[in-house]
Amino acid sequence: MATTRRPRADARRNYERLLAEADAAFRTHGVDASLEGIARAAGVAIGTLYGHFPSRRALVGALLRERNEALFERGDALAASPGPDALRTWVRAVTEHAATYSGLAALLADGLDDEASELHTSCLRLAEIGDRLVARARESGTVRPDATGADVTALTVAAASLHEHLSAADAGRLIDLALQGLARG
Amino acid sequence: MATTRRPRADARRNYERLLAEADAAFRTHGVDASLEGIARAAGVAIGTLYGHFPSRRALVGALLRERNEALFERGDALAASPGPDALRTWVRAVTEHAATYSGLAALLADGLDDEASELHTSCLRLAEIGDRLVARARESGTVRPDATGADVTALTVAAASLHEHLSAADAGRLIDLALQGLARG
DNA sequence: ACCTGAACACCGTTCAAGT
DNA sequence: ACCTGAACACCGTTCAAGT
Repeated sequence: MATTRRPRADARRNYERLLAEADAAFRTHGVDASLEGIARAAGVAIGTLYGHFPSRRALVGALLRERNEALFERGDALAASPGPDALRTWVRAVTEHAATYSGLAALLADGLDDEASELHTSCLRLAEIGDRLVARARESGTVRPDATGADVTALTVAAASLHEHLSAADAGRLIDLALQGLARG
Repeated sequence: MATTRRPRADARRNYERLLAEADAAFRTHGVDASLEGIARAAGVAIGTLYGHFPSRRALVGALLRERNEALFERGDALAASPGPDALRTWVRAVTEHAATYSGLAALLADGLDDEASELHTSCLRLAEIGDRLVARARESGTVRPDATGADVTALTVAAASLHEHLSAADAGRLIDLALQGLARG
């Protein structure tokens, strides 16, 4: 029994074009870029966009799929063999990921609690990696004993947001301060 | 020579009504609330709103005027006779101020660098108070010697943003971590 | 099975015409 | 001096009709 049918050729082409144009638009104008503009650029009617992607977040989620996998692998590797800078490295990695599109950090922060968000499951994986990193760091004593996974998750989400609103220097400095607070015995 | 004339009675009334309705709308829907809705609620045409307030930020700025004065006085007092928790108190005060309208934190962060923003001068005062607080704290040794005013300003703006995207517990905890990092010798 | 595009309900902003 | 509201240029979202 074939539960998945291969899509019609034009449908597949429209899907790909929409993804490509959405990526370009989100990079230029952030995640709030006009959906009508994306459909126009892809050469399809607006209804076609909605047929493939029922919401803006679904579109963002589809675009992030591969990028997410790379990030998760990086996190798994860090958690498996943590060095002294594992936490800092992880926070930087998530920050760079969020910098893909402006406005993405806010979407991730919301997706953490909102089960209806298409980004929710990937946010949970980010949180889970944070949990494991902090547990390891606690064992090896590089982090204060009362540090929690929530601390790390909050810090990564915060770091991503900060890079949108503060200068890179200010944001980086602030994150270092928080990391040092976390390191304190 | 009278450089300022007293405004027409209806103009003054419209001005007040617009302010009142804008405050209500911003509290309910955040700083991105519909300007047309505000004009409608105030019982004036949309052109009247633009006549009094050329931009959304001008409207926000006008609403914040008094509130700002109270905040600045608080900051001046803290800088004049700083206690051990002066920094933490100040960060909390700015955070609560930014919580007046959702989206205000982002507006403040942008206003810090954007000279064209109607919020720019008040942002500069916030930064200046941060400078003085950190200078005092450095003298009394409650803060690491390389701490700067930029650290404190970044922290306050960040704290305000965090409260919009993170739970109060996570945000508070993160700010405490950064403050502890700042306190370290 | 998929696509189209008109239809609906909203916006922000400007500016000629009124009082 | 101030106000009005039509005009313009945009949105997001749905859905009947087509192929």
